[in-house]
Amino acid sequence: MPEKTEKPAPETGEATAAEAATTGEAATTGEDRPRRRQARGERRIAQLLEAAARVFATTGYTAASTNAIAREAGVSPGTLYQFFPNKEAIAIELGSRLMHEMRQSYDEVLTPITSDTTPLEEVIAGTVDRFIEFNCRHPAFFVLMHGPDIPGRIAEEHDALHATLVARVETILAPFAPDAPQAAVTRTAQMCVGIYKAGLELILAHEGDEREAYVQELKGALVRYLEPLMGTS
Amino acid sequence: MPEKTEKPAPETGEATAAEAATTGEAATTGEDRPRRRQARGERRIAQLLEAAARVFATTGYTAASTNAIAREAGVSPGTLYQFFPNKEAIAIELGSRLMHEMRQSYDEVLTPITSDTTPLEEVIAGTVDRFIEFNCRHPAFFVLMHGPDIPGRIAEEHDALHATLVARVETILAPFAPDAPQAAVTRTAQMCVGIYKAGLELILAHEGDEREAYVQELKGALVRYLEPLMGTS
DNA sequence: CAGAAATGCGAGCGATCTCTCGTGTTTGTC
DNA sequence: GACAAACACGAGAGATCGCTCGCATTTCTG
Repeated sequence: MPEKTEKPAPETGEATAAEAATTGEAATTGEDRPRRRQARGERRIAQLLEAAARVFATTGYTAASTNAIAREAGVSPGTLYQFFPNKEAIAIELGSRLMHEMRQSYDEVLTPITSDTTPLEEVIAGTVDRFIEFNCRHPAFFVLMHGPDIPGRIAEEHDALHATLVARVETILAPFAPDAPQAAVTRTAQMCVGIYKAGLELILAHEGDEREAYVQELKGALVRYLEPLMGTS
Repeated sequence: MPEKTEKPAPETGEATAAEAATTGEAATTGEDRPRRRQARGERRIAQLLEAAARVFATTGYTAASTNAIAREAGVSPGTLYQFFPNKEAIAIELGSRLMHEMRQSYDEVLTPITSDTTPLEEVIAGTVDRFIEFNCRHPAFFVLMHGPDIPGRIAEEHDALHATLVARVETILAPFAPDAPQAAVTRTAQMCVGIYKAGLELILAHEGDEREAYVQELKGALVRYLEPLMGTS
């Protein structure tokens, strides 16, 4: 009875492909390995990713051993490597899923705002609240995205996310500063993301009322930083 | 002829103790090991620390192997361990020396300002310029202080530095907000340091004119963040 | 039910890294 | 010159980690 502790794992059960990452081939026949029997496997993948998120969040990427992830998930190392070709693929898949989830609650807030002429203060407050809430619920996301010990592939994913983030902020900022050169807008957006990251670090390091106070402090910092753009729209 | 490539190493040649870090004992007879012959040894220590700074700056702490540091310094692994009990001690000593050097050029600017009633804008500009210049000259400092893959001891050193930094900023800010609660001043100081770190990261990632533009952007961000304190002094 | 494929285990291989040890060399002291 | 201590070397011991392999078990298909 190898199935030792079959947790319920009440996950959503999305059909995200977790394999076929290393070789990168198999483009001739679409999918040369149809991969049947995904019920149990999909459950194990979710289980392993949850365990990986916990281990990554507490020890960082490099210090997290694959054996520790397997142990945290309650499976053997061999089982882990049945679903992921290597350690990097675990982080990639986890980061990918988190990014996907974030992009959802992200577009949810940003889309109705960009076209409208909402006051900048509300845009800032809403965006910050959403992002803070997401990062508090998924501490592994911060580690994977802002951790400096990550190998090449994840760094690329992070750069991609960062680029889209800056681009989004740029489009939000652009109408407020129509006569500013493009480079200046980029710098401002980059600073905004940087200030947000700095505030997020402080927020994650505190609890309760103190955390809330830092949220307000971050909002104030962003509002005042963008103050010169306020009166021109 | 074991002395392969005896570099000139035109260092200052300060008398900083680099050993006696792990055990922590030997407090009975002051120094139980007088350690003669410091001419060549002191040179090797400086040589090894320079090499470590280069390796740390390029690969980070955990990814930096002691063999790589020894190779970069042009000595054998055994020689490295003649002067440092372990890898952590190298980072500690390097961080300690950098912190000492920074504290010099730091007090140099801050001391004559705190007692005076210099406008806040100048305080910010002067401090930022000094810190930026220091961090550009010693990229390893940023890696050691803000790297998340560092073991316990260096993290303590970093926390100590961070605490003194925040305390200093608090004392600078306090006269500008005499009727604010202590906790609020602390939060503001913490945010200042965070914003500075975020700006520093952007500045280090750019060159030439773009770098200068980000320096201005950082100064502006700090000035506007502290704007509410301007008129009360 | 029979065969195949997916899933599961865990010992252990190979690579890497930190740190040691035995030995040889340089330098200071008398 | 003689002795000792500091300095230097480099092979490798010891430990860890990513990952594999052979084999057992479960589940799907027909």
